[in-house]
Amino acid sequence: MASPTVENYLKALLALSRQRDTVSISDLSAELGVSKPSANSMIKRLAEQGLLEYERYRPLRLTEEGRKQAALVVRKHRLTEMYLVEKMGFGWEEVHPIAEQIEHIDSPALFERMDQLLGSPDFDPHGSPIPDRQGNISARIGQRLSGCEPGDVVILTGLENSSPDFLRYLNEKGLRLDAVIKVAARESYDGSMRIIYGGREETLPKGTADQLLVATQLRAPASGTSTR
Amino acid sequence: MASPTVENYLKALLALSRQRDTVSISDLSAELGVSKPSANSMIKRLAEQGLLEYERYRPLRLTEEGRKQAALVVRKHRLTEMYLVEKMGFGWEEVHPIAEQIEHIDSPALFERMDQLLGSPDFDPHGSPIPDRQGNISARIGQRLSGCEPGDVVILTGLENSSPDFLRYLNEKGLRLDAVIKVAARESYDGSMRIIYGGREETLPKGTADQLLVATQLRAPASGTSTR
DNA sequence: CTACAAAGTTAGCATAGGCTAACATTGTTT
DNA sequence: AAACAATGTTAGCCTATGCTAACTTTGTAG
Ligand SMILES: [Mn+2]
Ligand SMILES: [Mn+2]
Ligand SMILES: [Mn+2]
Ligand SMILES: [Mn+2]
Repeated sequence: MASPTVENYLKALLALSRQRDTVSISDLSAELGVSKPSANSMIKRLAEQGLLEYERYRPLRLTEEGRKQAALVVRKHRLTEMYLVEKMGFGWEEVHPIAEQIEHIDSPALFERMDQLLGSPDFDPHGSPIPDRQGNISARIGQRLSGCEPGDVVILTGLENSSPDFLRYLNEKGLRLDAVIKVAARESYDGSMRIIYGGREETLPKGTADQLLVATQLRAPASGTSTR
Repeated sequence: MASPTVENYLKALLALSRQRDTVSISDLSAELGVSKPSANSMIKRLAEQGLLEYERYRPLRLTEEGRKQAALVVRKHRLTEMYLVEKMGFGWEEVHPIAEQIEHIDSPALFERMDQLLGSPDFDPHGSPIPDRQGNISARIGQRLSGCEPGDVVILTGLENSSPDFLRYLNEKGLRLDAVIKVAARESYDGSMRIIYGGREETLPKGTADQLLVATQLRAPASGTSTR
C-alpha cells in the first residue's frame, strides 16, 4: 500500500497531466505546496517503484501503473464526496477536505459499500467523473456556459472550479448540478450572461460563466453504459 | 492535532489503565506491538506535551488532558463502528479495522453528523460505551453470563472480547446484542452453561460465558428515543 | 543479603518526509 | 555568443517513528 503522502503525489501528478501536456517538478511542488527539493526526492522514489518515468531535467510522466493507482485514489475521493453529500447531508462545499483524508483509508470493502449504497454513481457532487474499478476515467461532459448563445437551454453538468468560495457563491445564486438554465442574453461588451433557471434570473460575469460546464442532456445514468 | 501514532498510544494507555491498576512500558509496548525502546521514547514525548505523568522507572499515568484526548479518539472509533453497522450494513465482526483508521480523521463535523444520524447512541456495536463529547466514559453495563444461575433471564449487553473470531462464532450461534437469554442449566463440573434464546438452545463452554456480559434490563436508551 | 530475571534505559542506526542554501543546467533574450 | 531567469539538483540538516544491542535499575526468590 502506498502511504498517504505517495497517494497525494500520484493524485497531483494525474491532475496536472490532465491540465497540461507536460508536467514539471515545479508544477508538482506548487500543486502540493512542498519545496522543489522535496518533490525532487519524491519523484526519485516514485520512479524506483515503477510509478513514474523519470530522466533528469526531463518532464515527468506517470507509468501505466502509476496512473492506475492515482485514478483509484481519485475514485475513493469522489465516491466519498458523493457519499457525504447524498447519504450524510453535507453541502458540496464542505466535503473536499474530508474526502482528502478518507481517500487514504485502506479498505476496499468500505468503498465498495459506498459505491453500492450510492448505486454506482458516475459523477461526484461537483460533476467530476468517478473513475471505475479498473482506474478508467471517463471524459467530463459539457462545454462552458460562456460559449452558449442566447436562446440556448442547457443543463449544468459540472464545474471547472470547486473551491469552497465558488461553491458558496453558487449556493447563494441557487445554482446546483442538473439545473436547467436558459440563456437569456449575453453582453458582448464584457461577456456577462443573463440566465434563467429554477424560477430565478441572474446575471453572471464572464469569469463565472467560464467555470460552469453545461450540456443539452442530463449526464449518463448509473448503469455503466458508455455515452458520448 | 495529535498524529495517528500519538492517538494510538493514548488510546492504548487509556485501555490499559482500565484493565490494570498500574501500567508499565512493557504493557504498552506489548499492546501496540512496538519495541520497548520505541514505547520508551514515545512516553517521553507524551510527557513533554503534558499528556502523561512520567518519572523514570515509575508506572505510567495519563494526565487529565491525555485521558480526555484518548477518550475523544475512542469516541470517534466507536461512533464509526456504530455508523458502519447501522447505516452501511457491515457486520460487527468487520468494523474494527476500518474504525481503527477512520478514528484518526480530523473532522469534528463528520463525527457530529454520524452521532446525529445515529441518534446519539450510548454504546457501540459490541456493547462498549461511547464516550461523550467531553470525554466522559460511562460504566459498562452487565455482569458475566458465567455468573448467572439457572432460571435467570438476562439480556446480552456487551462483550469482553471483540475479536473477529469470537464475533464470527457468536454469529454462528445466532447470538446478538440485546438477545434475551434464559439460563437453562449450568454444569458444575466444567462450568458450561445451557442457554435458550431466540428460539435456540445451545451449550456454551465456561470460557465463552465468561466473555458475555448480561443484565436484567436493556441498556440505557439514547437521549429520548429507544433504538430498535 | 545476594543473585538473577524482568523491566527500563541509552546509544546508535534506519526510513519517510520535509526544509534551506548553494550549485548546475536549460532555454530564452538580447 | 553571452547573460540571465527559470528550473532542477545536491548537500546537509531536521522531526517523527521505528529497530537492535547493550547496559542499568528494580524487585523478588533463595
Ligand atoms: Mn474533491
Ligand atoms: Mn489526500
Ligand atoms: Mn473497535
Ligand atoms: Mn487507530
